[in-house]
Amino acid sequence: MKMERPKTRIQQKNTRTILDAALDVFSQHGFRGTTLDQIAQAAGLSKPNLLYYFPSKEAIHDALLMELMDTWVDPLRHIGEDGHPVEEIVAYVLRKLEMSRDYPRESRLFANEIVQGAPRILDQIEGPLRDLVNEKAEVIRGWIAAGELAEVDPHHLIFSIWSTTQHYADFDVQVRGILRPEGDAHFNDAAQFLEALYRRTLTPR
Amino acid sequence: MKMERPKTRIQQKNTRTILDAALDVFSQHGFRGTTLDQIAQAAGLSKPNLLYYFPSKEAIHDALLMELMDTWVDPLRHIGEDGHPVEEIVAYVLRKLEMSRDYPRESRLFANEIVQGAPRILDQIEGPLRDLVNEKAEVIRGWIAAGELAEVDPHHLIFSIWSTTQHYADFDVQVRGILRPEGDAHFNDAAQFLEALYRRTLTPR
DNA sequence: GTCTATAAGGTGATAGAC
DNA sequence: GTCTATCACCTTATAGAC
Repeated sequence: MKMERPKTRIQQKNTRTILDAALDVFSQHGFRGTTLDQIAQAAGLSKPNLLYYFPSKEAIHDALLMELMDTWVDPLRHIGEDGHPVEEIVAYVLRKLEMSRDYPRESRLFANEIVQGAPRILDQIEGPLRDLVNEKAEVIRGWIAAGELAEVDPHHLIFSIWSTTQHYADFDVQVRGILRPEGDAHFNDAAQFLEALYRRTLTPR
Repeated sequence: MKMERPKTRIQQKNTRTILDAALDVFSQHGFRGTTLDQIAQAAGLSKPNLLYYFPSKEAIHDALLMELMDTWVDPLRHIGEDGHPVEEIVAYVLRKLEMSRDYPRESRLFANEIVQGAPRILDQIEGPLRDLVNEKAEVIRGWIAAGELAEVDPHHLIFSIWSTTQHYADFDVQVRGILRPEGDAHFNDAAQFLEALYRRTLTPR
């Protein structure tokens, strides 16, 4: 294992500045649509200075994806800890919706990547993410078997939660173009709708 | 109004070939990620020959967006024609899911465009699409007022249908990476799940 | 650590022969 | 209508001064 040299304070600060600026630009234009000039300008640094901190454009992008992957998937890990099935899933839905409101750049970063075939994170999807989803699908199946949850396909339930919540980040311009909301006010209506949607679907009769 | 010269048979054929090849490439890599070389190779033509039929790369992309926009939105227009509210909406959901299965390239073309801020179709979204959605929202509100549909927010209902169904095209690699389905077999499970989801939600008590 | 200058390669588009 | 050749520009990345 190669040892990383510990970073000075100014190095840490510039690294963070670059990653934040890069998240801005990558999430809006995708990997190929983003230029180092744009990132440099957004970060307030020169282009060669960017490449002093990161060896390449791809290295910046990869660093973002790897750093954010865990955070992005994290809420799913907490499903099944308390044990009130419908409430847990509804809480997960609302948490995911909050993340679309508060971290839309992260959502779009992944959306760009996945729509274009996930060339850089396919291994993560087919490995750790797949395992986690299958594990939670088992939890949900257990709840259904115990009669605590209506009978639904666990995988497609999870897909539907991902899609309905991330839609408000990934397709933000379309949502805003149609609703013309004041700020983020429409997220309250979305929360109410989604809570009802999943509560009615999942509550056993 | 400028008259367009009618196209010869070979011109029509090449134009179609180019647009189909361009849909392949644009839907996978986005506008900036696509090169004329890729389109030319996919179409079996030379790069200058491409530009004999279209004046620029952007012209090819625009032609695709404009041509497919109507087709893509079309199923929404038919809502409210028969008058059995729950059945109509469920039929719309299943029709949209079929389109994700049979026309994933079209779905991803728009997904790429909208995730990146819809620079080329924002007018279409804020104009005709917005009007159509608002019109259908009124239809749905009427059904709710008549007690034929459970009380839900019509706009967020439509957004949820778009997101859940298009997810299977736009996030196809993620879905397949997790489910490892045989061909398109998982679309049947998705259809069953989504039909139950909307039937339970929309049927009045 | 940060800059200016520049190399090296890719990309959209055009010229002109056939 | 289609091709080869090529231009002009953009973009990533490096060299080397400070």
